[in-house]
Amino acid sequence: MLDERKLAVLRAVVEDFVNTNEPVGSKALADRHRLGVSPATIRNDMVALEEDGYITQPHTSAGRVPTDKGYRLFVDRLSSVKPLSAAERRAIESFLTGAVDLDEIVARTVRLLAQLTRQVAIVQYPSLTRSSVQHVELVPLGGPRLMMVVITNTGRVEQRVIDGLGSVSESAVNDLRAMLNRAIAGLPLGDVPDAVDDLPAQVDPEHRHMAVSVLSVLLESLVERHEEKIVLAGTANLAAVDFAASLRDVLEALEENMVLIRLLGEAKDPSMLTVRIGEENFHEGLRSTSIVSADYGVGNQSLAKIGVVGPTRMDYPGTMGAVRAVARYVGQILAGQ
Amino acid sequence: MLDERKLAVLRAVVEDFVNTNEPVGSKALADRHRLGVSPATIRNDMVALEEDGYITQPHTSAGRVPTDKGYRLFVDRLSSVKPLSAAERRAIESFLTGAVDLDEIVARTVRLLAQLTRQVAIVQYPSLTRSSVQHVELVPLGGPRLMMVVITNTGRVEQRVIDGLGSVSESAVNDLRAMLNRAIAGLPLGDVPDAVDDLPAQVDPEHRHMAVSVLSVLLESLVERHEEKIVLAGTANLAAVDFAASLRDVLEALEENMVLIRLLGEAKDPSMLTVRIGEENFHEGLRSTSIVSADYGVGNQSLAKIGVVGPTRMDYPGTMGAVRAVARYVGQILAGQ
DNA sequence: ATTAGCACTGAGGACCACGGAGTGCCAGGA
DNA sequence: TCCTGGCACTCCGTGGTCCTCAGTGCTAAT
Repeated sequence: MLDERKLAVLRAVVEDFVNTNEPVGSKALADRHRLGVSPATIRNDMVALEEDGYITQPHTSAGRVPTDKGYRLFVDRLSSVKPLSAAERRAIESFLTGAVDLDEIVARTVRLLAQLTRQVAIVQYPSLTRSSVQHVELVPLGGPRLMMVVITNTGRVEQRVIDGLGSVSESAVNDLRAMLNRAIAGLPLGDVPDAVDDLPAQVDPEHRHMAVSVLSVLLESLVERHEEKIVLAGTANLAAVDFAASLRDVLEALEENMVLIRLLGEAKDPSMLTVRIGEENFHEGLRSTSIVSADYGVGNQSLAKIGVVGPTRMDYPGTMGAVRAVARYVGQILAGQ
Repeated sequence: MLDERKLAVLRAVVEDFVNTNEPVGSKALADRHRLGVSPATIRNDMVALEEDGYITQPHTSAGRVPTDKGYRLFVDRLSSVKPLSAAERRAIESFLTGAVDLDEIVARTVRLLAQLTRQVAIVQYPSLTRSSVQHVELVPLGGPRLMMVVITNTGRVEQRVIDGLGSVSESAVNDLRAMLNRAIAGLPLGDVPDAVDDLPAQVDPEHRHMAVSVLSVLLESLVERHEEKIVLAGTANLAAVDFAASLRDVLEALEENMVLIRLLGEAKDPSMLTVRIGEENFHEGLRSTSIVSADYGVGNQSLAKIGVVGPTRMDYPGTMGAVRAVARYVGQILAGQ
C-alpha cells in the first residue's frame, strides 16, 4: 500500500508545507526534493496518499496539505527528534543557571522554551504528590491565627493561614510543630494522611482543637491544589499564525488551567515525548493546534510536565528536540537544588 | 474656543465610536443624540474640534474618529467613573471570598477584572517594601544547606536555599533564628538592612560565616525582586480587537514584566485612578492601547497596583469603575487576611 | 511502472463601475 | 451673528467580469 516512495512523498509534503505554509504541488516537490521521479509520478502517489487520508486538497487545482493523520504518520515513522545545536544547548545552560528559587526556575524555563520553539510554552510546577515533606513550620501570627508553611524536597513551599483557633500558646505550638515533624518529615506526601491519622489522640485535650484544625488545613493543602499551578509564555508567537479556529478560541483555551493540565497530563509514558495532533485534542479551541509535551523530574521520578502548543503545521522534529532537551536540563537543575 | 456644545459633540463622537467602532458622521450624531441642532451645525463644530486636534478623519468623506488628545479630554472633563451595578458588585464579592492564600487572591482578582472589563487585566503582587517582617524561619536541610523563609504581614512568603555553609549545627541555627527574629520581626522591610547591620558581630566567631551568608541572602531577597511579580488574564479579549500596531507587538509588550511594572508604577497619585492613553505610553507596542490603573492596599498604605489594558477605543467610564471597585475589594480582603 | 502531453479547473488579482455616506461651502433665515 | 437647508464633490467599499496561473487528472507512449 504505502511503499517507500509514497512515504518519501508524504515526508516531503509535510516538510515543504511547514516551511512555506502553502499547499504543495507535484512540480514544486520534484524540484525541491531529489525524489528521482517526475511530477506525474508524484501526482499518482499523491492520489494514493489522499485516498488513504494522509493529505488533502483545499480545493481542486491546488496543491496538497497534510491532514492530522498525515502529521501523525510523519511524527511516528518519518521523522526523528532533532538534537539541539551546540549554541542552543549553551543558551539553555546559561539561561537556567543562576535561578534563585523554584519560582524563578519555572519562570525562566517557560520563557526559554517559548524562545527556542517560537511557540507557546507551558510549564507545570513540580507536583507535590511525588515529593516528600522536608519540614513543617508553624508560626503564631498573634491572636487566634497561625501560619503553616510546608516545605518539600522539590523546593516548593505551601503556606496557609489558619484562623479561629481561640488562644494559641507558644509552647503548645512548639509541641505541635515538633510532633508534626517527627511524624511526617521525610515522608512522601501521599503517605502523610495515614501518618497523621492518630496524632490528635496524642495531644492533650486542651490543645486538641488546634491540632485538628492544623491537620485538616495541612491535608487540604496537600491534596487539593497539588497540580494546579501552570505558567505560560510566548503567546505573542500565536499572533503570527493563522488558525482554522479563531485566535480567540486558542487564547481562551490556554487561559483555562484545568484544560492545560489535562492536556499535559495525558502523556502515556513517563520520560517519553508525547505529541497530540489537531483533532486528537479533546478541547474545541485546540482542534487546530498540536501539543508536544514531556515529563521532567529528578532521577526516575517524574515531577511534572512541560510542553509546547503550536499550529498543527509545526516543525515537529525541532520542537520535540527542544522540549526534550529543556525537560532534561530542568531535571538536572532541580536535582542540584 | 470650546463651548459647551462642541464638548457635547466630542463626547458624543467618543461614545458612538466606542460603541460602533466606525467613524461617526454628523448625520448619525444628530439622529442618535439629542443635540438640538442640525447636522450642518455639527459639521461646523467638528471642523473646529478637528483643528484643535481632538478628532480626525481617516480619509475625506468619512466620519470622525477621536484622537488620543480627544480621549484625554473626554476622560478628564467629559465623563465620570461609572459605578458598578449591584449584580457586578455581588459578583466581585462571591468571586473573591474563599481564596485560601495570597496566590489565590491574586489569581482570582486578575480573572475577575478581566471578566468585568472584557479586556486584559494586570495585577501586581503586594510589594514587599511597604510591608513588614512577620517572622523569619530557618530550616536545616541537612548537610551544608539551609532554607530561609521570610513571612510578611501581607501574606507573602519568600524562600531561599542557602548553600555551602560548611557544617550547620542545630543549636547555632536556633540561636541565629531567635536573634534574627528579635532584631527584625515587626519591622518594615525598608528598615531591615539597618537593623541587621551589627548582628554578625554578636555571633560567636565559629558561626559568623553562616550568619553573614544568611544575612546577605536575606537582604538580597528583600530588595532584589521585590516588585517583579505580576499576573495577567484575559489576553483572549485582545483577539477581538484590531490594533493599529500588530497584535503580536501588544502581546509581546504584555509578556515583558518590567514594562508592565513601569506602566503601572507611573501612577501619579496613590489611591487615584490613572489613565494613560495611546501615545502617552512610552512603550512602542502599546501605542495603540490605553491603560487604566489604580493602587490597592490596606488602609492608607498602598501595596501595589492593578490595571487594565485595552484599545484606546475603550469604555473608559466602565473600565475605570471596575478597576476602582476591584482595587477596593482586594484591599478589604487583604486587610481581613 | 513511469513519463510527457494536454485539456480542465478554480482561486486570486486587476480592473471598473456604482451606490452611498459623509464632507465643505454657500446663501438665506432667525 | 449663529444656524440651517441645499448642493456638488470625494472617496471607500462592494460586486461583477476577465484573465492568469498553478496545479490537477487522464491518456497514450515508452
